[in-house]
Amino acid sequence: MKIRDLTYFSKLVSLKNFTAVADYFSVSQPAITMAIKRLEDEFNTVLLHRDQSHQSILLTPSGQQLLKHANRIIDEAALTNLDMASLKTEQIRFGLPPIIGNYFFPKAASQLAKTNLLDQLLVTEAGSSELLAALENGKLDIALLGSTHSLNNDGLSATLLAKHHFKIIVSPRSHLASLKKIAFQDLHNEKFIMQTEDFVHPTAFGALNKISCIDPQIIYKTGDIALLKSMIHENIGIGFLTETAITPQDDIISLDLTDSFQPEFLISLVFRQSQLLSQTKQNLIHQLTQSLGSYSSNTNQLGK
Amino acid sequence: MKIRDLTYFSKLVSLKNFTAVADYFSVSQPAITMAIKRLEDEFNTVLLHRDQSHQSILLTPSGQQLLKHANRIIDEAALTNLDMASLKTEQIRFGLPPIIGNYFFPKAASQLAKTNLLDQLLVTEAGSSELLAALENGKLDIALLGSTHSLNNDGLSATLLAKHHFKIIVSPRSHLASLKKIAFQDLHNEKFIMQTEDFVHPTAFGALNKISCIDPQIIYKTGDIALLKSMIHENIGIGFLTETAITPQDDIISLDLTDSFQPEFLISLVFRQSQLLSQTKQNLIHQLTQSLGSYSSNTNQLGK
DNA sequence: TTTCTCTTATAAATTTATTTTATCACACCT
DNA sequence: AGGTGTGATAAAATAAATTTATAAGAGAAA
Repeated sequence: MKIRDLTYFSKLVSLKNFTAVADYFSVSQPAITMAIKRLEDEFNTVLLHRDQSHQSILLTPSGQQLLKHANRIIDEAALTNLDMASLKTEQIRFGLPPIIGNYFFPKAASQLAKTNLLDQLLVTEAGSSELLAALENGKLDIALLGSTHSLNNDGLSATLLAKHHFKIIVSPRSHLASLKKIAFQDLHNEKFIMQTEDFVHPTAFGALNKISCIDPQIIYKTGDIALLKSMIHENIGIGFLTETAITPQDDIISLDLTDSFQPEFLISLVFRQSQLLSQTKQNLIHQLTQSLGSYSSNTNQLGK
Repeated sequence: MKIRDLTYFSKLVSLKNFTAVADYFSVSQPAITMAIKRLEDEFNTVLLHRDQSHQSILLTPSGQQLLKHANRIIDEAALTNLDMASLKTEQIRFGLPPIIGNYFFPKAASQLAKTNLLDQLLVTEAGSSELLAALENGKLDIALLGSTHSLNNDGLSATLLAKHHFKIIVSPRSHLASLKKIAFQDLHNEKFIMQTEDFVHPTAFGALNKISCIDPQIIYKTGDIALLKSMIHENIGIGFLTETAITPQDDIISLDLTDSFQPEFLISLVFRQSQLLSQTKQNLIHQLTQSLGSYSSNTNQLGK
């Protein structure tokens, strides 16, 4: 079994045309025919039925099975190339979602600057789910991620750094401003300014809606937390925000939720287990865990 | 990158000797030298330092990184071979731990016999953790597994079929025989007949010990549930057993535990996600879920 | 120090594998 | 029937890996 043959096979499944695959890899068409034949001979099976009323290729069960493994092997090979390349640079491709980057990460920044680690970070700002995907496919080395559930993802190592609460934030002029706390279901008539879908907030908010059997109105969605706060400050609506992002300077009122079951905002330090950690990366992880972690011993080693 | 070169490399790391690796694969020694050189050229790096006070080989960071990926690729390739072979037989390699096999699985057997599925099962009897390992490395297709925590294992699909309770079982002649229920910590002076370590019972028992801060005496360990029951019937000691394995014919008394946090005996139907399910396997899974499952909708699709 | 042994590297020859070129065969369409 | 698109085949050419034979280096032993 050759990786090259598997990539030919996999591409053939998606392009459904021997000639097109040959063009794609800049080889001649018989090279593809021969590669498939080699695989069929090796496993002593038929992988696919060709022509077949034409313009499409029909995978046999063997073909479907091989495809699954082929894609896994191809993915692993791609990761290998990325990791081997990444080893040659001292740069650390670091993922940082906006809220964590603005309100949580800075606590560690001065410490990182002292040890010259900050310079080495090549920061990607994006939503946590996008960053998670980037970690998995080798485009990032290390990331801080926000989530509502602990990250049990395949082959990733996730260390929980903090568990923050979601709060209800209102304008000082709001009729709720005098309260310290409130039950979520009492907000069913309120108008919300909500974060966009790349934040975990809509998910947590949706879960609370479901539990409380309410469906409050969302009058505006924004990815800009400063804008969200100022709209709430102007009393255009109320908000749902992790305490992570609430500072005294905001001049908004934050209320605790009294609900017994409520989602939490978990901040984790995450990296792929199949990536070898250079000394620099180990340093970064150590310093971040020290500066930011309240659960330092609580590493969640998942995978094999 | 060739899979063959990776296997040479991986073997070299474990044998630490080029000549030995060559012998192992029945090729000449320069073939190994060349394979390593090809990898080093491809990644433009040094993978290992040879000789080095001799009798050992020193992996560079690049070498360590490549080794991780190499082993993953080699494992995946081995799985591919197994799965492609397994596809040619209608036999289903089925894992069944003793308790589940004796007391839980029979509920589905007549139904399976009707559709001729029972004949196709090639049953392996072993402890759940051993079966789990066999699933992961492709030696089994499908298994029923007992566990105390839900199976969140990489790349496995686990469907919860039943949640059973652990009970305390005592002889009708025991001083506890008149009770309906008991708190675990009240058993600190009792003598237990315990299952061997291939059962989940010692784990669950250990967890209860820890929570209750007691350490009761274990006077005998056995892997034979019938023996365990008869020893308990003879009042030689008391037992800790999932209700799964308790039948009216046993003539023993079973007591509920009153503890608020107590481990549960979960029975799950598990298979590897990278394995293509033949029609027969899909049938088996469907029928087992129907006949045995009380949580039929509660499939835990994990992994990618 | 010299010599022997164990180990890995190198170079040329050989063998094996893969790809290309050229051509064929088949199905579908008009 | 003839044209077009597509995959298969065979022989030739090319590329890649392996073997054979030998060298080079490091320890160990004389």
